[in-house]
Amino acid sequence: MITIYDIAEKAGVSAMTVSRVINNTGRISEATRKRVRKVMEDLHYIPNSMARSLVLQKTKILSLLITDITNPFYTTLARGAEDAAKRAGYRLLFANSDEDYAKEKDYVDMILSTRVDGVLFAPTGDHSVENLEQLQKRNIPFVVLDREIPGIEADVVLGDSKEGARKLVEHLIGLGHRRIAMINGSQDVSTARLRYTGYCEAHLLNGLSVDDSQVAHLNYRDFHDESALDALLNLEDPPTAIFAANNMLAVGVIQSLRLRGLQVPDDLSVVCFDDFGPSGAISPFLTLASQPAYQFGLLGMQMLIERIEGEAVHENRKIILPSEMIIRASTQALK
Amino acid sequence: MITIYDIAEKAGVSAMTVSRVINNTGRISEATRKRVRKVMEDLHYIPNSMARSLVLQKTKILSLLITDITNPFYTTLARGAEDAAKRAGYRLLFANSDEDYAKEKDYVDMILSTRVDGVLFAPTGDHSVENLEQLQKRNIPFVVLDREIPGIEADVVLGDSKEGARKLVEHLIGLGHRRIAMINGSQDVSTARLRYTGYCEAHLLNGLSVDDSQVAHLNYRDFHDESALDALLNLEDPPTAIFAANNMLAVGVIQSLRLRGLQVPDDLSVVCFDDFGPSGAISPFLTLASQPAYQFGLLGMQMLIERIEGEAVHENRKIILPSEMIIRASTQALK
DNA sequence: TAATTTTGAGTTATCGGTAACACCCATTTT
DNA sequence: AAAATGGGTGTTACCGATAACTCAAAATTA
Repeated sequence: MITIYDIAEKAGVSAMTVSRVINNTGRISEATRKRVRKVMEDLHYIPNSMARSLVLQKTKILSLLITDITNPFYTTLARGAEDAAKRAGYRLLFANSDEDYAKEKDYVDMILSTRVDGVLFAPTGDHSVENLEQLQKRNIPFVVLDREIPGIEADVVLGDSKEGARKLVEHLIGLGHRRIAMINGSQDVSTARLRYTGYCEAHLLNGLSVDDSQVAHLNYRDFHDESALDALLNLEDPPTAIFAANNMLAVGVIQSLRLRGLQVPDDLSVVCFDDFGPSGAISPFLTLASQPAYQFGLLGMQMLIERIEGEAVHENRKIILPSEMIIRASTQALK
Repeated sequence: MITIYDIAEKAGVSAMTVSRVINNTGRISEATRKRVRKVMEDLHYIPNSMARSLVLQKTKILSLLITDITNPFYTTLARGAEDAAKRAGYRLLFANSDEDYAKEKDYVDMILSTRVDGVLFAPTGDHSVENLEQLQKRNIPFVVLDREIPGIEADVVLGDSKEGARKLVEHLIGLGHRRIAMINGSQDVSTARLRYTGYCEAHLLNGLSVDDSQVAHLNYRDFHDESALDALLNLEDPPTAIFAANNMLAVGVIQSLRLRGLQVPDDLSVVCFDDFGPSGAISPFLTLASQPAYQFGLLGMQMLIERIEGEAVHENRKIILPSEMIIRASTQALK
């Protein structure tokens, strides 16, 4: 590997002069500057960012921790984050917790050991508070994405889970549905709680009562446990519509319904949160509340970089991004 | 930040002893080992991987460079790569070139400056040869994914583009289609060339001739330029079926056809390469050649890690993974 | 012309670890 | 009893860069 010392020797200057040329600091005569530049190019010199990080105490690496890389919401978010990071000259260390607290913890350790300059953190749930406290304890700036964590004061970018849920459920009510089931994520996750609240509000605002036997609390990431759906369908008064709390759950619900010979929307209407990215465009089917995923990543990353580079330690900011209800073919009026 | 020197002082030993405890090297009495461990825990010590990397000349970071993070093929691949990397104790530095050579080059510079131990490299196309040569020049091990690069000798994981394409087109021929258009990626990309070859072979094997006016060479990533589709549809003999060379192109094709009031498969049949991941399961619609994306990432990463850790410099390996044709609703017999 | 300032460098210490070697003391061997 | 062995630990140098300081020569000023 070529170091500044190699450059220095070849150019007949000291290492410090080379360093100055690289960083455009100090005073260097145009002649030596040119000479050093030439040698650097000839030798295809690339600075060792480890060494630089060690002395500067910053790495120019940011970490993005998401909970499900197979979910288009998060990959779109990742693109937003990546674009903002790249623009500001940061590299991205990428991690995917799979909605798994243990994996999340492992990654936090990695992050700490890598001494990244900041973390864009989509937590798996409320218990992530411990991992976030690790970051706080070591003064690593972070911005929380998508899910609010009780007990953590930080910049945060959220969606309007309650409003979005209310609108979706009111859409179903408007179509005449009265028994609307909800397949929710874990109650450990703020968005799941808020979407449930929105679901309840929609009922109450329309003079309907909430029947908790119509509500199942599962996990956002997958829909392996079909017994919840079985239970719903075997109710005395089975639902005529289902609100899936996110896109992945909706996929599971629709697949399961299909296996049972039930058609959407003929037999049941289905709505959910979050769109499916480009690949969802093949057959835009689901009525859903679409969140601006790219903006989540972009704004979150911008806030993070401001935190890192800005001197003023301003108040914590909370950005709430609206969702847009898109009515498509998965819902229809109750017959 | 807490360093080994802090630990050493508190434990009444030298820094070297702390280092030995951390790495389980050398001889340490059980008593001091315990004492040092205790202090490390009390102080929540986490090693500085930058400092360690600097002296060890290795970072335990691998880089994964993909070309489209919004494509489920690559995100699934990423999960495979991540799983394999994590199992072997490596972190992943993640990069997304967006099928853009300039971005790819930027990321290669970042990779070089980060001194990663190896790169899992899905190239944008043949011109990536320069970027790969950069890695070779600096002795950074890499494995090439998905696309073969002429002039580069390396381990590589590929799909069976030719075979897959042939099967898809023969499926269409079997359904009676005779004018089959192809919307292809750039000819600068090996998979696009091979898929075209497969397309031609299917024709020739079935006594049909290839009409190159039915073939458009675009870009894998997006389908902004609709003039190619216009040209096809305005032919004297317009196609009755379209072979899109990958999933993203298929999305574009189907959207465009829909805008033009054409129905799939009633007006045209459509097939493509690569499935859509979990989100595609809502309405499994497209007949396609599904590639084992997770395996691409997993096997590629395993090979990479072997290269890095294994002493034997064995021959370059080329793994070709088969694709599976899945017949769904986007194709039907010619009326 | 002498004093002062500016310019363009070089020197040294340091970031947080680890390799290689040195060293002491308690056993064991001769 | 002297020599050899080896377990347990400390010292020193170094990885590749940069901050802070120093300093000589040139340019400017008095």
